[in-house]
Amino acid sequence: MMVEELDPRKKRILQAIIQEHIISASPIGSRTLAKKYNLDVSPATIRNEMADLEDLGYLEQPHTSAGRIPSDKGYRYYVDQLISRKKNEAPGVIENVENLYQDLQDVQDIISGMAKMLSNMTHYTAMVSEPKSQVSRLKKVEIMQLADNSLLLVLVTDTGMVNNKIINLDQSLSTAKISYLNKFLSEKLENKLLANLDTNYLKEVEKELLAKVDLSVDLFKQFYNEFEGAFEPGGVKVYLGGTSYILEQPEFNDLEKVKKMLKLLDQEEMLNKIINSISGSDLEIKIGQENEVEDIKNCSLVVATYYISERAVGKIGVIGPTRMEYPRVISSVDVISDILSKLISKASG
Amino acid sequence: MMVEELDPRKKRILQAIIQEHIISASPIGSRTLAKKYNLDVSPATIRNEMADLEDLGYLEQPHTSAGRIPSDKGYRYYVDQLISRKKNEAPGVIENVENLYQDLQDVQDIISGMAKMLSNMTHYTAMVSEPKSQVSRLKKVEIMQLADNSLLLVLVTDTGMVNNKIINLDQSLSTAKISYLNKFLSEKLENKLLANLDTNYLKEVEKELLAKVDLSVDLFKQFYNEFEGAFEPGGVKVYLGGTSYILEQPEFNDLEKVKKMLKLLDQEEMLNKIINSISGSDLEIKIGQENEVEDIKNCSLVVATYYISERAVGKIGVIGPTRMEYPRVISSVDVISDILSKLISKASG
DNA sequence: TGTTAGCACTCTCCTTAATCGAGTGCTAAA
DNA sequence: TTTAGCACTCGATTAAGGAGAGTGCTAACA
Repeated sequence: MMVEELDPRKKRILQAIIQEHIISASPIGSRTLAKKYNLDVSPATIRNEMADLEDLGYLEQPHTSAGRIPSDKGYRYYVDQLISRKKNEAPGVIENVENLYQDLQDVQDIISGMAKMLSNMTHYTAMVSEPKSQVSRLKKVEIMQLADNSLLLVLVTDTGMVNNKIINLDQSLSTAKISYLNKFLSEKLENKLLANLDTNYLKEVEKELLAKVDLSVDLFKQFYNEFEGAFEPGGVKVYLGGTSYILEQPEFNDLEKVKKMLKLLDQEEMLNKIINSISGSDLEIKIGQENEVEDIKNCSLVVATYYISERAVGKIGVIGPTRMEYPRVISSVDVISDILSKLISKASG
Repeated sequence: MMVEELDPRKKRILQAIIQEHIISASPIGSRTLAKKYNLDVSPATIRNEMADLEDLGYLEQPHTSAGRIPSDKGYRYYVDQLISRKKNEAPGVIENVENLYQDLQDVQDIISGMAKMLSNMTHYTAMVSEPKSQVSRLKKVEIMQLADNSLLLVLVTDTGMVNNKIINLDQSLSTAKISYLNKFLSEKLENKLLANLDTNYLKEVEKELLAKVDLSVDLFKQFYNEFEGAFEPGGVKVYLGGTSYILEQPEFNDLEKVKKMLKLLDQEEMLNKIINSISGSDLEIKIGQENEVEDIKNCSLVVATYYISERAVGKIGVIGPTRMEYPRVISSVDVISDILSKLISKASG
């Protein structure tokens, strides 16, 4: 899609229409525009310009005798050319939020807390993906005995994610065996990239282990299952915040649309698809049709990447109608993703 | 509220009205009733009976010239007197579900699986509370070292719930100290009722510990926090399934009502209040006004208790409009709560 | 040549009125 | 005690008639 250079007056008019539409959620006419914004020209002139902007694809007309609304292309131009992406939220916000959450040390808690925070700030639905397992290393693996024939397997990654699973056995293991197992597994698995701990590697480890000590095969099968979950590329959990905010948007006045949207947000795979369709850039905006997922082609996404010690690990963002308060949302997402990176880096030590 | 004995014809008519209303979701008139059900009397007679039933409080009239709808009292009579609470679902269901889920060994997975299952069966929103910590014992407490100054605290209850928390310290602990700590904590805390592990007791343990070994006070403060969460009576997590089913109910055709309901289900405390307001009986039904929580006085709850090895630990149930398919829902809740008890007892071994 | 005033025209939204139909309560007869 | 008949009620649906906001076009103007 070509991006023409617009003359200054067209720019001003486009910007005014978009800002007005973001507030009012309805088509904007030439008279309203002339009255509210000091454009120093008459409504008739504005009408001519609006017709031009429509021809260029920046505006749309719901029906002949209505005002104009921005098209996806219009929003794109607005976001790229007409607003400044300044990071400076009201000063103090950063410190406040950081203080508020600084005693959270559980990565999962931090993530869901930030999802809530972001949705509260923006009044749109927030989504945060868990740290990707692909790029994380297994920091700790430990088995502990719960009862005669039940064990607890604990896995901790260097991104701070903790997984645990109860394993029931058909035989009981001696304390000695367990501590041997722990030592063995530590050696073989810890500090390895999760991506490398695939079935092949695990099979090898199993072979080696069984050669050294007499154990039920069952145990290892259960290991597989637990690891598999961490492998699936689309299997990362996505945290939501403020789901009900979408109900406040006038574009979801229709019950059918609400239904569709809520069903969408219920499906974890969908969320994964949505958030993973965002490329690796620092702060990415997808407007309407630009989205790959069919069902959100009338929505916009503002998504940032967050980091653990400079390593890109997850995404945090906001989903709302294309008529979104981009400047405010962008700066909120920016700020919160920074805070998330900071908190999560600290927590995963 | 008095429960009169109704004559057989009134019973039949009340039952017919309720059944018809459950299907159609709209007021039922005398003509419809006479046509669809073989009541062997004319509409006029039915009208007289309906007027009587309204006087007795079993029916209501939305406006003068409409049919009748059941009142809360009417539903109550229906549930108590007019339907049989038989447990026998289509045979085979139990086995199927059990097989489907039998390899789940994680208690949290089982719970959320059963919530989904129940909501799929009933097409209403399902809610399941986690096993109460009050009645559970701490089965295992263990600290493991993740890095120089970060530890992982793992708590496992005999109800199979696993909690973990990362603890960051300002000092590093030697391996010897950690293993001493583990032994000490095991002795002092394991096999105790969680309800008894209150601040007082923990303070004592702390004193004793500090007398024996030189440790940062900080560590124990973090312990408190983790335990506190398990203490709060209202702090049990509630799992939901099929939230979007409420959108399919015609009584939630109004966007405002949907909004209210979804906001309600977003608040964990509310869910706790709702599910905890149900007394300890085996299978309890709350109809409309019978509910204590204001915002669901137009809803009905069907809630059963589930058990771990014969010990009542949690609730599982369904929330929907008062116009609910009680017979089907009751038998579903009954069956699923049994299965949940069985699975969870096995998993927490 | 770009800008503006004026005007006829269009299309949605809101209100009002009219009609339809399901259902009731009452009366009187069987 | 039951039933047929009938006038009446009230919500829901449809139709019609502005009101209002906005446009595009033409012609005049700086």
